[in-house]
Formats: sequence, C-alpha cells, structure tokens
Amino acid sequence: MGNPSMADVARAAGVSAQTVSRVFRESPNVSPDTRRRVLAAVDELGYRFNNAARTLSSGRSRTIGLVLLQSGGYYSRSAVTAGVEAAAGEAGYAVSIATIAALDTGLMERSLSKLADQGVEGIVIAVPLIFATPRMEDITRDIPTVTLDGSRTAGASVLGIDQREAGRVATQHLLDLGHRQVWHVSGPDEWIEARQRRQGWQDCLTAAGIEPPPPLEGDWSPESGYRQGQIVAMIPDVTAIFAASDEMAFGVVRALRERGRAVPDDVSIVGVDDIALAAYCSPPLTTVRQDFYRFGAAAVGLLLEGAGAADSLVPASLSVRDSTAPPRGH
Amino acid sequence: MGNPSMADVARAAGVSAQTVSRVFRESPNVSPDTRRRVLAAVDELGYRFNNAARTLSSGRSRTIGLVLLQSGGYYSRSAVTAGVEAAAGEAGYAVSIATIAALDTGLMERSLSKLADQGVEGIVIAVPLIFATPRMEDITRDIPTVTLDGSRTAGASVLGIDQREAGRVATQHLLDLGHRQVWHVSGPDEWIEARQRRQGWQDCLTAAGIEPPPPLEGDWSPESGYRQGQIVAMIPDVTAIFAASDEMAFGVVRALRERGRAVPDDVSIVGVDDIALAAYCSPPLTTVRQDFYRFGAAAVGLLLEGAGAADSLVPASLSVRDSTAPPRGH
DNA sequence: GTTATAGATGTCATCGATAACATCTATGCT
DNA sequence: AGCATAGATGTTATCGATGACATCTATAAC
Repeated sequence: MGNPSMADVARAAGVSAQTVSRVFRESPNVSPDTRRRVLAAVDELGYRFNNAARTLSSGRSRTIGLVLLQSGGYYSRSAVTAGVEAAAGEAGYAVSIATIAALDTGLMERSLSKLADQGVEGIVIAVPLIFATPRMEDITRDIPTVTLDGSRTAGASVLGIDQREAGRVATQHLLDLGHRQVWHVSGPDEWIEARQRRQGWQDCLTAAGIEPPPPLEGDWSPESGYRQGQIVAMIPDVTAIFAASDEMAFGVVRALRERGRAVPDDVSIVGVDDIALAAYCSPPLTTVRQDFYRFGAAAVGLLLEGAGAADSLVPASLSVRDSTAPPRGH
Repeated sequence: MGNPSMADVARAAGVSAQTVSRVFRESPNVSPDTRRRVLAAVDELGYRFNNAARTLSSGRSRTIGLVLLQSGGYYSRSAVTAGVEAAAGEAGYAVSIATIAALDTGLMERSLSKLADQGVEGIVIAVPLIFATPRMEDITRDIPTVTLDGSRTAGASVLGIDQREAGRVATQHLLDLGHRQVWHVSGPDEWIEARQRRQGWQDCLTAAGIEPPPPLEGDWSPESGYRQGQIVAMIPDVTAIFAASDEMAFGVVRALRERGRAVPDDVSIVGVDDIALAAYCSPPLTTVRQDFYRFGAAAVGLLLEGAGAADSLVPASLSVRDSTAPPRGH
C-alpha cells in the first residue's frame, strides 16, 4: 500500500536496500550498471525519498532553521533571508522557518525549541537578540547557531555586519559636504543594527569635534520617519539628517517638505539600505548600501563549515543621489 | 551519550514510553499526577522531542512546504508569506521553504520534489505556475496543494485572489475622475496576477466603450516602470495610467516628471499594493490594496482543513491619495 | 600461482516515537 | 455481590534509511 520504500526499490532492481541507499548518497562504490538499474526501478515505482527516516537513522536532518521577525517591514532582513535560502539550498540543505511575532524572549525560546525539535543542524537567528536566556543557551549549546548581530549568546557564532560603518559613512558624507551638524533618526533601540548605526554616527561626529544632538527614535517605518521629521522640522538650523533606513528617510522628507523645508536645498538627508525605490522616489535618495544577501549566505557558510566565528565585515558603499547637497551659502 | 529519548524519560518518571508519548500528544487519558511526573523528568533530563521519529512512525510531519520566488522584489508575495507562516505556526505546523531562482519548470519540479521528500503534509505554491508538468502533477497528486493563482494543476486546490477586481477598481476610479482613456503598465506576462490585473483594466475600459491601448509590460521593478514611463511620456494626450504595482508606478512618475509632465496635474497614476512608502513618497500614491496576509493564512486553512477548493475572493479597496485628479480643463 | 587490496554488494541491528492491542484498576449500576 | 465500563497504563511491532560489519569478486603485486 503506502509509498514504496527503499526495500521495494531494492527488490525491483534485484539488489539490497543498502545498495539503493548508496546510490542515493552517491557513494563511489556502486557499479554504473547497478546504479542504472536502481534508478530505473526508482522511476518505475515512483519512489520518493523519506527524509524523516534518514534523519532518524543518521542523525542528520540536512535542515537549517531560520528565525525571523514576522513583520516583514524591515528591508535588510528580507535580503538576508534570500541569501540564507540560496546558500542553504545550494548545499543541499532545507530551510525551516520560525517567525516570531514580536521581540519577546518567550516567543524566541519557543521558536528555538520548535526548530530544535525538528532536528535542525544549524540555526540562523535573523532577529535582534539583545540578551539570551538560559533556556536559549541550553538549546544553542547543542546546535551551531549564528546570530546576525553583535549580540552574544554563549556558544553562538556571531556574524556581524559592522553597521557602525554604515553610520560613519553616511555621516562623514554629510560633513564632507560642509554641514556643521548632523541629526539622526534611528531605528528602535532593541535592534542592534539601530544601535550600531547610531554609534557610527556618534563616533563620526565626535571625531570631528562635534557634539551629537539627541537622536530621534523611529521604528523603521515611513510613518515613524514622518513623525520624527515633523519634530526636526521645528528645530531651526537643521541642515543635515542621517536616517537609519530609506523608508524612514522618505518619511522625514515628506514631513520637512510639508513644513516648507526643501530637500536637499534646505536639508540634506541620507538613508540606509538602498531599496529599489530609493533611486526613483523624489528626490532620489542618497543612501548607504550593504550586501545583505551575501551576508545571509555567509551565515550559512559559517554554520555548515563550522569555521570559527569570523566576524565578517561587509563593506558599506555610499550611493550618492540628489537628497544631499552642501548647506546653503557654502 | 546522545540525547535522552522518551524511553529515558519514561524510566526516570517510572512510567512507560507510551505514557510519555501520551503526555506530549495531550491525550486526555493521563492522570494529572503522572503528567506532572513526566514533565518533571523531561525538564530534569533536558529531553527534546524528536520530530523525525514522530514523522516516521506516524506518517505525519506537521510541516507544510512553501514555494517562493527567490527575488523578493514582488511585494504581495512577501505579505502572503507572512500570512502562511503565521497561520501554519498557529496550527502547530512548521514551514519549510523552497525558493526557486527563476520561473523555470525544472526548478519548480526540483523544489516540489525536495518538499515531498521532507514529507510535507501540504504545499503552498506562491509563484505563478503557468502550466504544470506531469512530474509536478505526480507530486501534487499525493500532497494537498494550494496554488495562489488562477492556474490549474490537476488536483491542486486553487485559491485565487481575483486580481481582475484590482484592475477594474483602479481603472474605474480614473474613468470616474473624467479621464477618457487609461494606459496600463503591466507586470510580466508569466505572472497570473499581471494578466488578471490587465484583464480587469481591459474589461473596465471595454465596458465603458473605450478601446484599450496596447499595454506596456514591466517586471514589477521601479526601473521597469521608469523605462515604460519614458515611452508613455512621448505619447501625447496620455492623461491617466494604471500601473500594476506601486514600485512601477513610482518609476513611471519619475519618467513623466523628467519629461515635464506633472503628476497628477497632467497625468494621473494609480498603483497596486499600497506599500508602506506609497503614502510617503511624492506624490502620495493612489493605489489599490488587498489583504494578502489574510490570503496567505486562508491558503493554509484550505490546506489543513482539506475544505473544497473555495476560490476565495479578497476584496480590493482603493486608497485615494494625491497621484490622481480630474484631467486638465475638466 | 598466491597473496594483498580495493571495489561491489549484502546482513542485521538500530535510530525514537507511535499505532494497535492488551491489561489492569476504580467506579457505578442492577 | 457481580458485572459492565471508562480511564489509566503497559507491550510489542513497526515506520524507512543507515552505520557497522561481513562477504565476495576482480585485479595488482610479488
């Protein structure tokens, strides 16, 4: 009845089940003729490999887990995801996803548990994980884990894009144009990316002998950028703003314009992400781009090769467009 | 050595493995006291459930597969994905993803195979699947499958958002404003969504006694919208355009403006998706919104309940903003 | 001509949970 | 008291592939 098993294939091909197994695992020690016969039988019976059985007997599931935040709003995460999937697929691994609805420790623990139950051989955590609970560490102790953050989980490799670099590059660009002060609309404080970008901005200003103004915190969304933009617009003398994401940047632009501040004539703005629309909205946005796709792929590489936790630094490149200019009268 | 198994837990709790199993499956026939003892043992031993073993012995993997297109560019798909994940998670199902790099029959077959090997109990196909090959049908014959398309696979349920409605709503809005003709920048022809939206546009025009102009085909990206926009900008008398996605719409806007055509004063534009940026870019875009998240969730519901292939129609609502206006001198 | 040796193949126990079936209490009812 | 019945628990075989080990050729080396 049920689906044919290796034993059935073996019978049909006149060999042992073990040989069929060898054919599937591409063991070198199978004669071409036998292989052909086996494959023919597979085809004829419509045999389908049973991954659960392999996992059980071999202890290897050939699956990696990916922890995501449910709200898809945040751009770079989805690029990371694509990279993870691609790299995993290429290495013959399946990807099982666990999304968490919010940044909550309990939800995180549950997601990790679920993945562990599935026997994943590695976990990529693509949400900001500020602190790890003992239970999380219990799980990640047994499973190679990469967190795409600067955060530390005991035993978890950490692959960090140095987001400070992004903040530094953006801020320096504005300073180079002649601006004397740069304001910052940051991402939510729970996000390491947000904190790092803010740090980069701060460092850059400090290095230039400028006292950083208080940062304004958004939530990555255009709406939040708009709200913070309304505040900035009420402050005189603001000529340059670094927004931690393109979406927020456009929100800021809108708020400024509504208050009669032109971009880039009155105020220059730099974003981060280089989303597809950055070049096509108005004004085309100057923004910092980083290769998150490759980053995701790197995470998988780190996982599967078990290489040491090399904190890889993905370079940040600036796409200069029309949202930045020298300050008036410069 | 290895991880503790149910047998180990059973020994520690002084019960049989079967009872431990019952505790996990929340069988009603376990005394509260026994349950407590078992859970205590689980905790003490750090026992972790082995999903592969369950799958093998019960034949149920509690996993569903999701087929995606690798390029994350297309908005509504990611919303669908979120819906699928959420609904599956709620029902206690894991989600395994298989991404395909391009719309290619071979890649599709391989992805389906991979999911089938994993023993998924259902498959959600979230890429346009124009035609099904015999091999695909072989696979989907045994596994409940929902395609989020109008496409037909023998035996696969089809959950269709009626995208024609989106096209109709957008076009009608423009006609209502007084425009005498509406041009269309469509998505790629391989995408059912693209074809349906185009159909809706066509139908609407025809119903109004207007002969539809030739549609211009984009690829959902802002770039493609820009290219097609450049062409439209060279045609005199164009006063209204319906773009099949918001990103393309903004590309069109840019091209028009560069050629001195103001939006909405000279040309009105409607998009589809209502992406977060739609309200914050310039001009705020009039667009058609559909609840793709719910759509994804519905797909999972259909899969798990095995209900008949109810072609559910998600209503399309129009968000009127500033990219549309009556034609000049109206 | 023999002995090494690698290659091709087979046998059998095993991974861990579960389905199916068997027992063994309590409790209620006549 | 005697029996039916539901609830709680234990036993055993089983899912399908694989690891470890055994066997059996050919060919190479001496």
